[in-house]
Amino acid sequence: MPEFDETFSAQFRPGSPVKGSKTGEPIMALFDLIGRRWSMGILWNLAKQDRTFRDLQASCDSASPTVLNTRLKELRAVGLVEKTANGYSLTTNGRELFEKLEPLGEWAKSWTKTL
Amino acid sequence: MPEFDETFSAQFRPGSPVKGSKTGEPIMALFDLIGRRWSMGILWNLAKQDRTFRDLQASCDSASPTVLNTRLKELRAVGLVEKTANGYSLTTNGRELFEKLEPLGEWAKSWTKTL
DNA sequence: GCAATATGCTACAAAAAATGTAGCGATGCA
DNA sequence: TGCATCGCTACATTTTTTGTAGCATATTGC
Repeated sequence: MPEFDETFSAQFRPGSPVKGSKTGEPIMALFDLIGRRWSMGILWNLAKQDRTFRDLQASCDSASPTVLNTRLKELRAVGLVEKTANGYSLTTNGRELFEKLEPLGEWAKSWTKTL
Repeated sequence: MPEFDETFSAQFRPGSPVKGSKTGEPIMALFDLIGRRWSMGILWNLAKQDRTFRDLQASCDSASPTVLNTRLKELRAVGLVEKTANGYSLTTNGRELFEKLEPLGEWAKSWTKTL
């Protein structure tokens, strides 16, 4: 498990109110985590296949290495992503979360047509 | 339909690459929209019941009125949320999206226990 | 071996987004 | 008519995200 440090977003630093939610509702805490730029994109792309840092960057609209690295640290800290010999991959937990996210893919397709 | 204006986040302003995704994948465009602070929280809370601006603010960890208003404009602009006589509510489309989001609630509960 | 290239990341400055707070106009109701 | 509440905007401050440069460590070609 990686160490927490000052590169984490404020709510994920040690001592922050449990996982960022003032109301204490788990769903709001989760939204706080994955509702950040690139978090869901990272999960989505890692689910399709393990990725190196570079691959991941390319598949995430060229997000800057700075955020990408921050997001990866956060996701690793909560046990959704892990670092492997040749890059990053989802943990069992991460894969579980992805399964809940997956239905959004189909929906998104029909949604963009309405715009 | 509300008018686009400079209070929108950069990718949602007129002329921006279709809905913010460089890769053009619908899912990334969706993530770009809902992966912003409070977007999912707003959808989640509106799904439970229609809300006034004030209620919504309270149910979203007291998000500042500034962002709340920006998010609501964005969500209205893409037809997920609508303004009613006494507040805000989800459109049919919004409700559809919520259904895809709903399974996250249960998952979040068990997830917080692992932290 | 050893330069050339690629990869994973950090530093740091600049831009953009979120926050907090004050306050204004409209509506409700006493 | 006076006072409270609501929905929202203005604006200054703080946090995040971005962009770019660059450095250390593999990896490749020769």
